[in-house]
Amino acid sequence: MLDATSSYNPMDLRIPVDDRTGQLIVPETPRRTDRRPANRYGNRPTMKDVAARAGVGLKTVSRVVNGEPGVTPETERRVQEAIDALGFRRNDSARVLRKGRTASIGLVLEDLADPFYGPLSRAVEEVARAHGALLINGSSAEDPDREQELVLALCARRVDGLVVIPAGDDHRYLEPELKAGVATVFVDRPAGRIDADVVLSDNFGGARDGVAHLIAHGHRRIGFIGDMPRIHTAAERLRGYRAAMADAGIPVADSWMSLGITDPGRVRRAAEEMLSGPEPVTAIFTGNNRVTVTVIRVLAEQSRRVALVGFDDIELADLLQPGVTVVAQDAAALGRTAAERLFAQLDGTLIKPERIELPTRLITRGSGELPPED
Amino acid sequence: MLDATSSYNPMDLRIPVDDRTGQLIVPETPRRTDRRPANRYGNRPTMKDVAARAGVGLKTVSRVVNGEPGVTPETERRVQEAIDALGFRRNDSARVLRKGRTASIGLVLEDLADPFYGPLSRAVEEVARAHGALLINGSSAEDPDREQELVLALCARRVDGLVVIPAGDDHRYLEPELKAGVATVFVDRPAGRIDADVVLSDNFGGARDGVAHLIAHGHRRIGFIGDMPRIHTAAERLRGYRAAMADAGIPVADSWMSLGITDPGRVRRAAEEMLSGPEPVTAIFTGNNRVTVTVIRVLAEQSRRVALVGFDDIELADLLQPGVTVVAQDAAALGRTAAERLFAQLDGTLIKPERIELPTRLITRGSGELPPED
DNA sequence: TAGAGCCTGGACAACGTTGTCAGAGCAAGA
DNA sequence: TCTTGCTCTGACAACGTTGTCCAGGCTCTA
Repeated sequence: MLDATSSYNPMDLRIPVDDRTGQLIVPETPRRTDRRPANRYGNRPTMKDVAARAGVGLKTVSRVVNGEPGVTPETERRVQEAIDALGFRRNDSARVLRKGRTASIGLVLEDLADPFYGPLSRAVEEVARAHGALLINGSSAEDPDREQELVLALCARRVDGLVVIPAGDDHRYLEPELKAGVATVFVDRPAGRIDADVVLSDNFGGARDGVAHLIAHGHRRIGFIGDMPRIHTAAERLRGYRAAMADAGIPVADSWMSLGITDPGRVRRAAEEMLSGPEPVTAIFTGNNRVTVTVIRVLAEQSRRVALVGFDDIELADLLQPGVTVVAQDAAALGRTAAERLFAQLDGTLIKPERIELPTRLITRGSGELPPED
Repeated sequence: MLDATSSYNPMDLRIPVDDRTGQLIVPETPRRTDRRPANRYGNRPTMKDVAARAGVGLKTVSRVVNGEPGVTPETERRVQEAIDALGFRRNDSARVLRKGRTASIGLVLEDLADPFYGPLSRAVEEVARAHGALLINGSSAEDPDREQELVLALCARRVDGLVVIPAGDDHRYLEPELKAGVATVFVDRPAGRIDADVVLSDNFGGARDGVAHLIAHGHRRIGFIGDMPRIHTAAERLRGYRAAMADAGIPVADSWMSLGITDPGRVRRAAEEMLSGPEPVTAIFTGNNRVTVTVIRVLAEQSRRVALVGFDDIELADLLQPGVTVVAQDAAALGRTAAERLFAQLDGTLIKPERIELPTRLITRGSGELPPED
């Protein structure tokens, strides 16, 4: 069974004896058709090796390893001894192949380095851990192709379930997977063109409340800087902005809105533009944490005070001067809810896909309560 | 391995139903020795199914799926058609079993939600991706037992390699794995009692330079608040603090140092203590990002100005009043270096374990340049 | 037209594990 | 003594894939 071409391998020094008859095994060579895959990293002992060493059958080892009943203490001891001596570790790949489930779930998000996704990912991990599953994750970098590539790679690994923060807007490629029973929950943004569970923050309501807060403090010329509207959250937050303005009867000038990728350069230019000109904005609502950080920098350079409310909380927001008022979403709750729903699907207690919306929370710290200043 | 707390038990699913007939399984089957693992989520097509549908042999499907040569375009078309029609996706578990490599690596860190580990994790992921591998990660929550449990679970999955930010200080449990060829790199802290690759920041030098910076600005009574000294980084930073003080000929009072878990409550008390009393410190050196954040809060409440240098950079540190001077380590570089070393091990180009130390960088922003104020 | 060589396709074993089932050993009861 | 029933153990097939090897058909050359 072990490749005779390998160099010194302690595990290979067993005397070639037929363990039933006790006879030496004759070099009959019954037509070797296969070669062990070259393994320059050394071979690991298998249950068969353990069984041989302990002088028991293969299945008995399996029983001991899995804590199944029906093994005498004495036999168990012998097997355990062999396991320890050989450093045996069960090969879960083979186990998975046999059992059909992998006890692992996949998480596809945008960027693990983004402070918003860290706690989300951790929350998913904790739930997975409570259910005995491991977490495989990958970053899509906001690229739909990469998202698909990742998701399909995870499916090829036969993860039991998927938590996806989608980058793309067409997820029909997941249809065979769903049909095959891969539990799937989308988070933060809904799936595109398929019917699937989704857990969201109340982006619309949060943004509307945040903007209404500014309006309540006397602002009328309020800017909005957000992400590309093809991203669901960005579109919803923009909708919230528009709704708040409409509710207050304030017509919105096009020059007050900036939508696009949220790299610092563009955001900075956008902020500076809406702060200059004949009718500059007196307040800005920012569409996500990265935008907020950039705008804080821009505002710090301005001579006059400009009010600010940001979507997403940011660390140290309370220590800035003024403190940054934000619409906070609970990233951990998003992750936890999604993961719990995933395992509910796997338990079979869930039938119909649902859309769950978590509330946001307005945290006032000063920047959103500044009065308009012309 | 891991314990399950709910009815979803990934490894123990069975429904006594014959999946071909849909009938409950009755113990009358004479010849059937095995039962297909119950799969209430429907069965996925296999290469065999694809082969049957395309009217070709099994291996031909394998060839098409893997882009191997030796298939006529016409045959390939037929196979591809069947694949699409059935929604076939290769089962990588089986592939792994056969090939011996999993194309996945494990990352065990302390807490994915910590802003320090996000970029590190992302960097590891990028390198893994470049090598065609997926990343499985888990958080140890600074618990040695949980670290071991995670590492062994990853080994059972037969990850090709491990990147570990150790929580414990005895890693002899990894010896069989190392011997079996699991590539392993430790990051941020060295392994305990085994010889393994490790990538570190220059914690000692960074802390020494940071404290020397405070000394250069006239401080003599300098406090140090750090993590438990059993954590290598904490011990090294403390050593750096002591070295800088010793170099300047300043004797260190015990009351200036506080070491222990870095929860906000303890840190706050520690800071307040060293700021009161007959001989209060005029400057504080903080041992990690979480400590720094808490201390910033405490200092904001003080009437006098206290200088501060923190280990680890923090977001928005430049926007606070004053800006926070920090000793920055490059988390992404740590992750990248470790991952690259891991794949070098897998390539077989690496023989001997090494210790790599990355430099830190002092970033002056104001808080570290405040003069002493009594 | 035969022979050599290439191209394509398929049969088969093997990877390491677990489910099934049957057999061995043994004690208690008829 | 012979069942009967129970406990413990091991042989065997199967999970879905890939490596090896062989067969058959084809082309090309002599």
